Amino acid sequence: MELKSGKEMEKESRKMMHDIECCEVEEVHADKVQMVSEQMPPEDRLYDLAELFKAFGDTTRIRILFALFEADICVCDLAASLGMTQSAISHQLRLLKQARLVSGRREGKQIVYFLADDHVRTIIQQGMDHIME
Amino acid sequence: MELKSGKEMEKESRKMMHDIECCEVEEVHADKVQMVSEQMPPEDRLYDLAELFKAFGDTTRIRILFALFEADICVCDLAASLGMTQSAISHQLRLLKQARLVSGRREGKQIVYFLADDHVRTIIQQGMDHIME
DNA sequence: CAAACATATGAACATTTATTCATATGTTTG
DNA sequence: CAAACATATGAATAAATGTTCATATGTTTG
Repeated sequence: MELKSGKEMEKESRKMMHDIECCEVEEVHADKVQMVSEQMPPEDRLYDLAELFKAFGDTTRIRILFALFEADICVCDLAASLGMTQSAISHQLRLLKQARLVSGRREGKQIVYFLADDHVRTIIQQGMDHIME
Repeated sequence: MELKSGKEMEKESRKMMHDIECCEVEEVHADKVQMVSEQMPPEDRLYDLAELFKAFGDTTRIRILFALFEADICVCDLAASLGMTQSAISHQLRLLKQARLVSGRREGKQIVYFLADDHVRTIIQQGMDHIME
């Protein structure tokens, strides 16, 4: 239960004064601030996480993902389904691929896209649950 | 098992020719295209979903959410924790509040923010799982 | 191998977005 | 109630993003 890591002295010296004032001083609710930075994941993980959610954060890409819930589909069918340019779809597929949400396999002239793994479904399902609550 | 909704005639008339060509014609892999549009959620739901994920799609907001995993925190403590301007944090909190990911309650002079519900944790956890796979 | 086809990609443009600065709103305290 | 404080917000700016157009890459077919 006891994790003392050489911080007792500072803690001692500011005790009882840490939640009296706020934004005007450097040290605030020091305990919380410290706990937060201790638990915060490393920068690059936060970046990757934000990038991942960015991939879900666009109507066109969401629609592509919903389309791929139904079947593996080639680019031009996606374009036809969503009523959009082949180029637009292709650009968005590149982003989805980068986020490893979809992959493509070649079948003859065409490249057929499919969901890369099951997290896609889970995450979108959770999102649905949230907006429906 | 039989769901015939008055579409048998068209289906008959184009049978066997629907996966011969692709992008140059209007009708493509018509069966897939049709299934996709049947299963596609309504426009406003897709929009809401994309907006929700946009809220997760920024490092600053992700960091705010991680901070709030640890404790309910006021704006200035968040600013101190993340080493950012009070104004920047406040603007981002507004977006998180709009997406109903966080709420705030007033406590004296301060406004203490907290996670609005448990989907936040679940969604971020799934995101973590994905980027770690 | 040449022509047709399916997809990918670079550049340009319009839109959206995140942060900063200045200031407004609303609360507490002497 | 006036001064101090905590938060919110509008305007401005720089950066990121989505779509289009033109074209490149790579595959198939006659």
